Amino acid sequence: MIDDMPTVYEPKEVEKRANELWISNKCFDANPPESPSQTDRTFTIVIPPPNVTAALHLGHALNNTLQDILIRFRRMQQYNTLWMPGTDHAGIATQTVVEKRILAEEGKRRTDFERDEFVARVQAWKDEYEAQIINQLKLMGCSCDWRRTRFTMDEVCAKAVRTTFFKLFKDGLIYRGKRLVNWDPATQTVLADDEVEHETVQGHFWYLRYPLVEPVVMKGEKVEYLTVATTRPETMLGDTAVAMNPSDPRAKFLIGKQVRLPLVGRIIPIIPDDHVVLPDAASSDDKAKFSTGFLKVTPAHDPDDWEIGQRHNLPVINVMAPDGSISDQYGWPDAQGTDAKQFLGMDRFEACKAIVEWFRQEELLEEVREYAHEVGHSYRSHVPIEPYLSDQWYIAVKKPIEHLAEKFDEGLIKGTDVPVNSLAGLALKPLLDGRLRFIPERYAKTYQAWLENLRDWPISRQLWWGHQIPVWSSKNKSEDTSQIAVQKATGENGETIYYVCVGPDCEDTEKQLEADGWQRDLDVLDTWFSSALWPFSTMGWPDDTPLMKTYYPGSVLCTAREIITLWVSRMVMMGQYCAGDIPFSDVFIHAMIQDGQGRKMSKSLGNGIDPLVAIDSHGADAMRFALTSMTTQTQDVRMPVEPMELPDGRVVNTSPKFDLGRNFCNKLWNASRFALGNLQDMTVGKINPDDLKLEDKWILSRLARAIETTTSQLEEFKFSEPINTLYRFFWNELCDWYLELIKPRMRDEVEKPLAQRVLAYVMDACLRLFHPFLPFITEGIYQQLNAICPRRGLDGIVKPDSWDNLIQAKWPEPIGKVINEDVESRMELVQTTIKMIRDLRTQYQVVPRKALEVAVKTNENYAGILSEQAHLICNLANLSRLEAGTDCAKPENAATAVSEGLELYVSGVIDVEAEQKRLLKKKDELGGAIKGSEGKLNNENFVTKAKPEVVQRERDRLEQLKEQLASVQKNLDELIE
RNA sequence: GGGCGGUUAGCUCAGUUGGCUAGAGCGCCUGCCUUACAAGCAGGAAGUCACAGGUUCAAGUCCUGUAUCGCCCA
Repeated sequence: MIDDMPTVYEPKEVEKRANELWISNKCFDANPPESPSQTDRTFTIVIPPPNVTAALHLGHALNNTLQDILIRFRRMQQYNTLWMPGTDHAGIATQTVVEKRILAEEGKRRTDFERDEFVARVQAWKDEYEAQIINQLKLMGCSCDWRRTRFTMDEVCAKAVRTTFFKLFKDGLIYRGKRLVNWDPATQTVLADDEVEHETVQGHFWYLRYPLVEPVVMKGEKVEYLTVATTRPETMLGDTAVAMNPSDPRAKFLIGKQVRLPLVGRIIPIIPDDHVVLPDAASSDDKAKFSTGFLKVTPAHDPDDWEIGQRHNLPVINVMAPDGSISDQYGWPDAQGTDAKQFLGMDRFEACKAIVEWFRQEELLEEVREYAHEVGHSYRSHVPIEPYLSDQWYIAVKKPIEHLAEKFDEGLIKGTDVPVNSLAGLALKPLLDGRLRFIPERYAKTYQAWLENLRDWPISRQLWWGHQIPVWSSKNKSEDTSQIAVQKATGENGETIYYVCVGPDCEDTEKQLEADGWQRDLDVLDTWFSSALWPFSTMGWPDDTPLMKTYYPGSVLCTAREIITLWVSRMVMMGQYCAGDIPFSDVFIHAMIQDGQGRKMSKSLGNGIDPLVAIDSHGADAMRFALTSMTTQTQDVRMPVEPMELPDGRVVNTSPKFDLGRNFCNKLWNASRFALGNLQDMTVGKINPDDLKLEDKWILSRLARAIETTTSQLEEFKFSEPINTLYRFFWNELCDWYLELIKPRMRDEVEKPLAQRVLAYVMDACLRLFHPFLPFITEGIYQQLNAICPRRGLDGIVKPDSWDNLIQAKWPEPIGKVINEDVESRMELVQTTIKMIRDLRTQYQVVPRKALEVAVKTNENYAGILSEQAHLICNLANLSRLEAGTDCAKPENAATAVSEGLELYVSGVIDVEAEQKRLLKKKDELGGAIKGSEGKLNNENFVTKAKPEVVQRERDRLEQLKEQLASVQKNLDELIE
């Protein structure tokens, strides 16, 4: 068996075999029980569906590794587990990448295709990347129920979307609204607030002079114009007023007067509004510092101006086309026949320059000042957002939903303007009630603040890739039927428009409507609309499926913090609204992976790491190990990135962090080779606990502690802690000590069977404990162990159990009864002694193969233990003789080491000078420690105020240190003699 | 502008409710191919815990402020 195992762990074959084993045994499948009962323990995770835009990156690898750890842990705890996999259509993102590719490869634009044709192209892209993503997840070891893989646009999810939309429409929560939206002129679609990224931009304030229609005399001076400051001069074409603060001393001369808008010639009023910041050159507030006191008001192109326009009933003049170019075709009636005509067709940046230049020529440009300010950019195309007037569908998030008042109560949530039975309220209340929990806790704040300040959510997107909005419109009223919901609205010219929404599975109704001249809305729904339904759309909602019955509500959502507002909140909202309960009770937020310099990993920086590269070079388990051990409670983790050349000459990114995992897997592999080699002829039988040797009792005691801490740490969503606990136990206790200690017993036929049974049990337990973290290698070794010694366990101490596959094996039971502090301290004494001897060996450069003679002068208790365990010490420190006693004589020419309660002599290695140096150093150390300790104890405050046990501990310590110092001094004196 | 987080060894990070001389991995130094493992074994060096105050018998840990880096939200 051991001959089949190479001396270096080779992950590829092991990973392939384990995956085949799990799939053929249907180990990932979640099966709802025939007749669900209250006592069934279920554990459900729905994957945060990765975008089909691109293959998975290392952040996904982290995200999914953690989910897999949780799922495997609970599966081994014998929960009925479901990990629901799938992907997200990512509307704008996917459409954009496909458009880009088609343009680059074929020189065609979206509009060169029929809609169906284009959507088919995106679909093809989706198929390709979905397959790639699923494959990546499988290679990472993710134990999802692949049979149930969903896609946010597949039939099942589409039905949930149609049903939800219909329900919202019928409840009056969906409405058509005209207002300023975040418009992305590049992709030509509206974006939700949270799809806008704010970036600081080095821009300018331009000071433009607007002539007064009639000059005004102020304090004896004739004023012919006023100066407005603006960062966006091109929007002046759409100005419909100039506003000033009513408390401005100049207001009384100017309010009610008019200015003639340059270029356009439009006569616009000067209006009072508190929003205008009074100028103050000395102010630290940039707004006051740069203000002239006069604000040009462009309701169609600025959110604040929009508000001012609403307050003063100003006309709204839109001077731009959807692509961001200056145009008089979208609500600008007075452009023709003016100087402004020359700017038509220019894009907004070009127009900005040209208009500034015009003002300069006309001597109306007073000043230009540098100004750094925040500008919203599209998270997708990265161009500056244009506040743009447009008709969109909205969801009312703070509107009370009457029929939910009974179930969820009504009225405002205390301290907010959020009705408890509004969509926002449905998401907020469970958090306040403690039913919804964030880990780490601090993220609850983000969630809460977002919901409390939530504005209505625009859900229509001007895209082709997505769920097309199921609303038909007509100016003729239609018959009301059960599958359609009707709304009325007033159109541009005062006419009445009817909107009908059609529920799912009503193709006939749809056909009939279209035959009657009704037109379906061309827009699609925001991607998040379908993502919000993911925790239950994937389970077949609105149908009452066995999956819904068994696995909803789910257990955990595991994601990154940037997703809290985007997803988590909407999932909770819709889970409550549609499925009547929160979709998960725990939200685990993990860190974001950055490169070695603390930058986000990104394609454009070229600092990303491909999980498949890591799996290929180090193995999936090694990658998982690295990612897991990095997952502490911090919000960012750094992963130094290094280039690596592949055999085929390509240079790719990797990280030295993966070495740690690879090295550990190799250790695990080799320790297993050792174990398997020594378990070949193992016999089974009952164990008498009294027969166990010190090292057996010790390793069991240590194992028991490892089981306890690992289990509780995992239950608390800790990841680096349990893997570190196990790492230290396995490497530093099991391998460094126990395996070495039992080697002689393995060569002794009498002593062998007991050591074998303990070893087999401990290895078995380790494999189980490591399995959630390192599924492949542990399963591989477990199969070998099963082949060699199928029955292992400490019959008589721990009830044995056996399993065909590790993935299904029971999580180790706590074995607190074998925790033994006395055993641990006795073993510690043995270890200390061995370390002291090894230290002396190195100090005196005695080669390991030379056996030494050692005498230890110590107290009676210690002497007894050391004598009893002399064989262990002789073995690991390579001694030919060990003598321990209370009056042990110091041999001639012996090197000395002193430790707590011990004085240790190694014969025949002395070098007087070196020995003196060593002892003096030790003396210094002890002196320092004693001084510190005495300082504390001489401080009356310490003795009286500190806890008595702390004081006592300090006294004992000082006593010990003094004893040691005396020993050192004595040996020093002897040396000088 | 509001909120959150980080700053501990050359690098990446741990450090529970304050309490022995602050830890790990990598890297570095010394010695070992000791039949599980050189991706290893044994030993070692290495830290003004960002800075300044404060609370306390006692501060990496608690409080206040500053600097600096980063993230989220507006």
